[in-house]
Amino acid sequence: MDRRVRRTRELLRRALVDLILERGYDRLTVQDIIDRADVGRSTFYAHYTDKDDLLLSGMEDLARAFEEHMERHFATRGHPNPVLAVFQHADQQRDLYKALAGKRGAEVMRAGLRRRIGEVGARRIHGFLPDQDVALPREVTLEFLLSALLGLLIWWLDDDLPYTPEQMADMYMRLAVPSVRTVYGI
Amino acid sequence: MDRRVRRTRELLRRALVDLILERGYDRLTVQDIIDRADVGRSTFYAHYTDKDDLLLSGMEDLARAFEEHMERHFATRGHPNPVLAVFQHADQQRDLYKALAGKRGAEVMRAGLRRRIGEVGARRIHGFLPDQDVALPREVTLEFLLSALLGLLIWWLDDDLPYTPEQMADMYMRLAVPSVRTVYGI
DNA sequence: ATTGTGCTGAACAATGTGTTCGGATGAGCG
DNA sequence: CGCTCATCCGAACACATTGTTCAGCACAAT
Repeated sequence: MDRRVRRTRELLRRALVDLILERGYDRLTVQDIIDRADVGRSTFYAHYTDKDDLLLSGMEDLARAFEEHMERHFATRGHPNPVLAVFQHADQQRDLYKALAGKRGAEVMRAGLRRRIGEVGARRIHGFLPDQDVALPREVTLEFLLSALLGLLIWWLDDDLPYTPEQMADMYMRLAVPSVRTVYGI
Repeated sequence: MDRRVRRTRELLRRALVDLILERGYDRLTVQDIIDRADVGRSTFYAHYTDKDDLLLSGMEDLARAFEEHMERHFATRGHPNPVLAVFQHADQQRDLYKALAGKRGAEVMRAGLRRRIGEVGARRIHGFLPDQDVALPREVTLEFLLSALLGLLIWWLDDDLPYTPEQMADMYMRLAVPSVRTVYGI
């Protein structure tokens, strides 16, 4: 008797995403969500403790998909580019990304996405940049690059800009690479 | 009979800032705020329609102060640097900035701050960058630079990093300028 | 001293939250 | 097929928060 459980959770998650895109996460009530999903009140609380809990479970799914996508990207490409991979993944799951990370989404989600992308970025950066302290601590550079990436990503999603993931990644690299090269003398 | 009004609003605003720094805006109730400010419930609603309304009024004050600071900066300095001015102003009003724009603050506020700083930035950028379309639309560059600036600013504030405003502005410029020069061939 | 503006605090309806429980349903298994 | 139990339903509940109203108090201004 598991099919019902999965069905219920799926209904709730879809209702949540739809409603976030329509009205924004903050203005939603549990009642709205279960009405849209056509699920009983007590059923909701049997599965999730909170509105936030439901949201978080959605994030976990997205995070898993993200990790898999990154692994595939690194395994497939001769010259992998994590930035491109991020834009491509967001493009594939546009609605989900918009609902969870966009301006109508919740702060927790943006923070979560930032952390995940940041981890990938940190690994890359530490491989590229010299260890010794120069004028610029690597932390600062990382924060700069990460903020710019997430800013561009969310802007691109929310405003439905016509650029392809490849164009976005290319523009980002052009704006990021020369300065970093200059600063670290590479 | 105006002194009482100003006093009440001041009490409420201070209580709000304190409580945001302690618990975060989302977890505050109107009751918390008026208890802390020691102000009657009906008095609160006589001044503000909402918790959000109180927050917005705080933002307007900050915005006014920000505009004044920018004007002073441009009037005083031979070689004005808006980025430096932003970091300096945030340093002067650290608690207010942290409460309104930091991670415990509200999304509305970050958006508002972003817009204001963005306007200043847009004016500068349009003066510097060539008009003709190159590979990179100015919009994209602006978004990149603005996101990076706000990201660094909020990170610096929230984590109480030991860098001075001058150091932050300098590091930002190093990370921003060379790429922009390269892209636009300046 | 009088006046009126602003503050108080209790009481109120309305809305949302999270829990509980008896009963309906249908998936899975023998 | 028929049994059984996990799952779902939905009404009812206590509780918290919101935003309004109003009668009465306090004090600034003149």
